[in-house]
Amino acid sequence: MTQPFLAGLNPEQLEAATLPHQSALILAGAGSGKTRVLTTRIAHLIQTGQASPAGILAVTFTNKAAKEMLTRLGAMLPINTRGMWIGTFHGLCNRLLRAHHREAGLPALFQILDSADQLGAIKRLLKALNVDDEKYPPKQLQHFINNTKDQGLRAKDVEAHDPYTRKQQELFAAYDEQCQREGVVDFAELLLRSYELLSRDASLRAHYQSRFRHILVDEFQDTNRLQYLWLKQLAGPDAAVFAVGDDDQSIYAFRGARVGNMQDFERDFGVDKVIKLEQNYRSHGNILDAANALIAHNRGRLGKNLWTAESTGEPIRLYEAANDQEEAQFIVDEAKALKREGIEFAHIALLYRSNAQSRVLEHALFNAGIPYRVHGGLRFFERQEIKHALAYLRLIGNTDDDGALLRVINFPARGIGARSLEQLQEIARQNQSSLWQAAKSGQLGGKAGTSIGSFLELIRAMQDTCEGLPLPEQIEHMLAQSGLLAHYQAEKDGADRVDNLNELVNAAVGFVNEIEDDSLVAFLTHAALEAGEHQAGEGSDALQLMTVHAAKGLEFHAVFLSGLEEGLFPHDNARNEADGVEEERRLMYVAITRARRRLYLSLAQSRMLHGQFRYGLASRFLNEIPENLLKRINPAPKAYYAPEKTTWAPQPTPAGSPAAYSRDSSSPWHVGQNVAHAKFGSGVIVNCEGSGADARVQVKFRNAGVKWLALEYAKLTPA
DNA sequence: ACTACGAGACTTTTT
DNA sequence: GTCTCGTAGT
Repeated sequence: MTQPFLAGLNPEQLEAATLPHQSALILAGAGSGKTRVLTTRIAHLIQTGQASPAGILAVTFTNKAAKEMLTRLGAMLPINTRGMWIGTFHGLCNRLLRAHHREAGLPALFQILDSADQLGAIKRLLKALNVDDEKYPPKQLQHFINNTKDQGLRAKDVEAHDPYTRKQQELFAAYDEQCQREGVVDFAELLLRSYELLSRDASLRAHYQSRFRHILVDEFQDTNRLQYLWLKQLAGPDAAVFAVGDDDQSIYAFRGARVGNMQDFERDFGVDKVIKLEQNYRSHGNILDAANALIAHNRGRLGKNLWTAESTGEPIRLYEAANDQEEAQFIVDEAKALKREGIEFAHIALLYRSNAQSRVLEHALFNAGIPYRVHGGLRFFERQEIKHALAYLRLIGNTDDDGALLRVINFPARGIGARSLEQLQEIARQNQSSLWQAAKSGQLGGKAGTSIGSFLELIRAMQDTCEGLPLPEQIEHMLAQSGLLAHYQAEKDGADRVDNLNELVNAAVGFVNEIEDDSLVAFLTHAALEAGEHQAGEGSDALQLMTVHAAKGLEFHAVFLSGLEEGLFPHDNARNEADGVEEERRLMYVAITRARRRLYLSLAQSRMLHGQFRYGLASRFLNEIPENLLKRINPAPKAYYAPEKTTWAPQPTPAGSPAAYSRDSSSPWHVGQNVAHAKFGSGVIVNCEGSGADARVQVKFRNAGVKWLALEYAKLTPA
C-alpha cells in the first residue's frame, strides 16, 4: 500500500505520524510542521486499516484549525470527511449533547449562549434577585462562573470560606437554574455537561470509548482542566491519545489553559514516547536564534531548541522612535519600501500587544494610503442587527428563551416599555414560568396586555409562516414580519445594517448548501459556535494588523512588532501575576517566530495611552536578544512632536542624536501653526519632519482629517 | 420612546 | 482618546 503523503517528512515527523498504537506526546516547535504531522497521521491510520474514519476523534481549539485539518485530509485521502469527528472541543461536545440531550437533561432544541448573551443573562438574573450589581459586578460573576466550570466544578463544589464567595456561589447556582429553565447552555456548560454525561452514564461512556480508539489533540498546551478531564473520560483503556503541543507557545493561561496538563498527560496516560519536532521550516537563522535566546530565560520548560537548514538571513532590525506616531511612520515607510522590493502587503504583519495600539498605526496607514486589514474586532454574528435577527429565530424555535424575548419584544419599538416588562417579569416570577408563559396567562391587563398580546401573535404568525420553509426563506420572512428590515431601512445610517441582514440570508444559503442539517437550531448553533471572521478586505492585498495572540499559528514574510516597552510588553498587569512575565515572554516568542525572512522590533520613548502620555523604558525582552543578531536603525533627525493643547513634557534626548528633538529653525513651518491648503481648507500643523526637498508636515485639517504633506509639492499658506 | 450627556473602563480571547 | 453603558431629561 503506497502512502505518498509520507514522502518528504523528516525522520521525527515520520516517526510521529506512523507511531504504533500508543499514547504519545509530540513537542512541536513553532513552524515545525505540526498540522502536517497530525493530518498525515490520521491519513496513515485510515489507509493502513488501523482505524476507520468513524473511529477517529481529532480535537482543536479553533474552527479555523479544524477546517484546515479537514481540507488537508480531504486532499490526502479520497474519503468523505463529513462524518468524521474532527472539530473544536465545543463543536464536538455540542454534537454529543444533541445526540444524547435526554440523558444530558437538555431540551432537544437547546440554544447556545455566546459570551455577550451570557453576560446579559447574568445581568437579568441579578436584577430579578435584586442583587446590587455594584457589589457583584456582572462581568466578575461571569468570570467566576466560567472559571469554576472550566475546572470541572459546579456551584455546589465551590469552597466558600467567606460571605462574598458564598454569595457568588449562590448566584452561580441560580444562574444555572435560570439557564436550565430557559433551555440555554453557555460555552463552558457545553463541555461540563458532556463531561458529566460521560462520567455518569457508564454504558454511554463505554460506547464512545470503544468507538474512538484514536484520539488526537491539537494545541495541547492550551487545554484547561475541564478539557483534560473530558479527554480522560473519552479515552478508554485501549485508546491511543496523540497529543501535540508546545509549552513555549502557551499564551492562554489567563483564560484557564494549564500547561501542566502536558506533564499530567505523560503520567496519567503512561506515555513513554515523547517526540520533539525541532526543525523549523519557516524562519531564517537569525530570527530563530533570537527566539531561542529569548525563551531560554524561562524556567521549567520541557526543553526544545529550534533549528533550521536555512541560512542566517538578515539581521533583526531594531528601531527606537521618539513617540508612537514616529514609530508608526517608520513602519509605514519600511512597509512601502518592502512593497517596492516586491513583497506584497498581505505578507507583511503589524503586530502589537494590545488592541489600543492599533489606532496610531491605522492612522498612519490611512494617511499613507496603504490598504490594511485589522483582525479581531466585531465579528459578523456579534453585530447588533444580527443579534436581533437571531433572537427572533431563537424565539421561533423556543418561546421560553427569555433572553431572546427581552431582546426583541420591543425592537423595533412596539410600545412595550420598561413598566410593562416589569409587570410581565413579576408575573413570571410568581408563576415560576418563562416570560412567554406569563404573557400567555392573561394576567396582564390594559394597554400592556394588548401590546404584549400582539407580540405573542407576531411570533406565532412567524412560526406558522416558517413551518416547512427552507431556512433562507424562513429568515427572509422573519426579517420582513418582525419589521427589522423596515426599521433599518428607515434609519439614516442603516444601510450597512440592511446589508448585513441580507448577508445573513446569504449565510444561511451557504450554510444549507454546506451542511446536511438545514434546521433552524443547527444554524443558530453555527452562529454561536462560529462567530466568523467575515470581514471586509479579504483577498485584497492589504497589510495585516493584529494582536500577537491573534497571530499565533500564522506566518508572514515580514513582521513588525511594535511597542516593545516595559509596561506594554511585558504588560503592566502581567507583572503582578504568578508567572505573568514568563507568559509574556512566550508571547514574545510567538511573535518573533511568526517572521519568515524579516523581523522589525520597534519601541517609542513616549506614547499616548488612555488619553495621556506615558514614557516607557525599553522592554526587558530586547536585552534578552543577543546584540549580534540586531541591527539598530537610528531615527533621522526630526522636529519634536507637540500635541495641541497639551502640556508638553521634555522628552529624553536619545544618546547619539542630541539634536534629534530640537526645532528646525531653518524651516518657516512649525508645529501649532495655522495653515491653509487649496483643496483641504484650513488646519493646524501637528508634526514636522525632514528638511529641504524631503521636508514634510502633518496637518490636521478642520474638515479633511489629518494628512502628511510634502512641502515641495503642497501649496500651503500661513493662516 | 428617544436623545444626550457624564462616568468609567481600558491586556490578551476562542468557543 | 474613544467606546459603552446607564440615567435623566425632553
